[in-house]
Amino acid sequence: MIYHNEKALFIKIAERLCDDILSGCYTEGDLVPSVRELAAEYEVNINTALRAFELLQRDAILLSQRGIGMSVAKGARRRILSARRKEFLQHELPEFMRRMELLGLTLDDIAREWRAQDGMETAS
Amino acid sequence: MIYHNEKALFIKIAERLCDDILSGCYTEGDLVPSVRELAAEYEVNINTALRAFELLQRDAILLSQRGIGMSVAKGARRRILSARRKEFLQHELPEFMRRMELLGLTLDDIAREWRAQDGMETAS
DNA sequence: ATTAGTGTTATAGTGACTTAAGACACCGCA
DNA sequence: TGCGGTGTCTTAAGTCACTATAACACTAAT
Repeated sequence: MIYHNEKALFIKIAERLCDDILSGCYTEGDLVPSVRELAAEYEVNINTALRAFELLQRDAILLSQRGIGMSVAKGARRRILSARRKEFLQHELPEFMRRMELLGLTLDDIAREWRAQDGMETAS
Repeated sequence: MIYHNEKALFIKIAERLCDDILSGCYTEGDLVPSVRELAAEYEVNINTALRAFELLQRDAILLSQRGIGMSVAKGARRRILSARRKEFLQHELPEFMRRMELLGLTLDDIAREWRAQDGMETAS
């Protein structure tokens, strides 16, 4: 049943960068790691890292400055947050609930289970 | 931000069949639709439907009977449920919580939001 | 100017997935 | 026996994500 479900690598990298912007790791105007650094960090080809950047350029999350680097665009965080909220509420949440109900679970079960698991992890 | 995220077709079909077994659409011993019927239903090549079946054969969800069809194996439902529960708790739930927290949401927010949306849908 | 760091483009090759069309093996039934 | 329904296998082609190299264009610092 572990039919691995991987998205494309360059998409995962782009989402990871968005995560980092959301969580404040990079703020607007900051330079993100260079294509080559990113490729090394994720153990991936330069072209793959570049494609992640192209994606984020198209969505006006990153600005390309030749010879300098890629910087976080103005309003990037707000735009990511907005898009993520929409995606989350319209797709992820319904799919999550569907799978939950197929397993005969409720949100209360989940909350209980999560508190238990979370306690385990932080206790280690 | 809509970096389409598709899994392989044959995997989606296999998971869909598992959903149908979980929800009681097919019970143990039942014949599932033939390769060609399934291919037609999902508007997909026969080989793609066949690969979905191969996946489910390997996990002992379906039994192949040449000249007859594919039937749901004994214990298939229990096995699916068990694997799904494990996958859900170990991977989907943590990822869901991570994304939720990145958006500054809590499980209570989700529960509230879901009840509202659910009410909208069932009212239509 | 030189150098080292950026982003960018191009070409070629690999592997996974999908489609397409056809052929074969098996079962049940008339 | 023949027919039509099953599952299965083969071959060929095409797309896409990824890798591997290499080269080019620009900027900043020395």
